[in-house]
Amino acid sequence: MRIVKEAAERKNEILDAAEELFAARGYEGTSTGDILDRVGIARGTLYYHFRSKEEILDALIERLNRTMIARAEKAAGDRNIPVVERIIRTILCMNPETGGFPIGHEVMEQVHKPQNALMHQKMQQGLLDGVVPVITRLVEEGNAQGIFHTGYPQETTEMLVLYSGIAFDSRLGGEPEQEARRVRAFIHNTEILLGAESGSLEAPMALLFTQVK
Amino acid sequence: MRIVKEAAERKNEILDAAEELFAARGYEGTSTGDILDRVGIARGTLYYHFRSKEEILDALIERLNRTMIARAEKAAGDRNIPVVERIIRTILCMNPETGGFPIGHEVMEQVHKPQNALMHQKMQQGLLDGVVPVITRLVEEGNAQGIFHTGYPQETTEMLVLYSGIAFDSRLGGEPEQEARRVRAFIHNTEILLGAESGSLEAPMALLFTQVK
DNA sequence: TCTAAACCGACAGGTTGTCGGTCGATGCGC
DNA sequence: GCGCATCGACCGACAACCTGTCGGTTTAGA
Repeated sequence: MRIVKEAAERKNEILDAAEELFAARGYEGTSTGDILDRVGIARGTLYYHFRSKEEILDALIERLNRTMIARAEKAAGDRNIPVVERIIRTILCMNPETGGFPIGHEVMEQVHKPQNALMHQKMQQGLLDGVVPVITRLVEEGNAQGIFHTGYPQETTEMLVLYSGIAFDSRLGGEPEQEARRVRAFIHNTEILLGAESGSLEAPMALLFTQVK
Repeated sequence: MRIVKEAAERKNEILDAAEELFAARGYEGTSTGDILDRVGIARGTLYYHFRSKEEILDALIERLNRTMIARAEKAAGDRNIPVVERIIRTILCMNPETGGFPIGHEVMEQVHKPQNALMHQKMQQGLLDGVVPVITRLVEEGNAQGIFHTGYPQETTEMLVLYSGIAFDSRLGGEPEQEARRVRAFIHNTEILLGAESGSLEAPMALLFTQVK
């Protein structure tokens, strides 16, 4: 049977299927045939809409990142909230556990398995490109308000974002003790790097954590 | 023609070939057939020595990491040199450009291309596992000497090592201006995080950079 | 001579991407 | 309202490749 749909709609169907399958079996573990079956289309159709399997991954990650960036920008833009808190909220946005993600956690589960290194790399790059500018602006705002004193806002933000990736990752550290230590170290070092007053991050951070978890 | 060799020797031959090929074409871009041809052995022989293609990659990375860790430990162990300088030297060890690597730069060139995400991930993990403990000890030594004041030696080291990966990477930043900024930010933030005296890292760092480049 | 480690290469099974051809909605002249 | 041309969406057989297996063979050495 043959069903014709608009290109954009079909593309989204394919991405939906890819998202579920990648989440369940990982990128390498999913064949284009699996996607075909789930969407219910033929081989040629898939390659009519996407040039390659990797292009599907790229499109999917872009879609995921778009929603995440939107959240981050919303969190960052609320001018009623103090800057410190906005920074924390924005950083938490990146993390599926603490960010209340609309997308399945399973994707993130998979992302760290060795078979999905490509997925992981692309997502991380997307994070750096997308979230870093948002947070950098906040840091500069804090500088202007005189509550931060950072010589290198962008680079410092890069450092923090990069580390937050492993600090908030329960699938990595091994012992839970180590994980907790990383989070504490992250908060502490963030204060130091931003030149914020000692303890000024700790309190709102602790608050948000309990809210979120 | 049939040539029999000791297992260890053959294994090394295979790793040599894999190293050259991965360096030239990347991991995904190299087929086991390519390795077979280069070593001059048959399919079965390869799989007699290694269980899978990925196991070849693992063994190769372990071999590379071993030599790198050895260099790092040598740099870290020289008790005649002040701690600050040892830390810098050790960090530079990780970087192929600044570390005077025995292995080909080409491997590192490849490592950042999207096709080699797996290779990249495994190498980075090896770095974290291998070098972080070495540097952590140095940081603790600095703490004991009273020239550093770090609350979280290990986690701070993790942060620095992680960021050094992108700071010293000429293939990433795009504009050379940005790259230089990252290096400056790295030095600056290292001082701050370690609680070292302002400027105490800058001087030896600059010195080593000119020595190395 | 016997054994076991090292080696061989055909082969099964699975994967990605291509390509010529088909179908169906849409617009147009009539 | 009705044939008809057009083109985007779709199909599935197929080529090319790639990894890992397995039964069998060779060689070194006890």
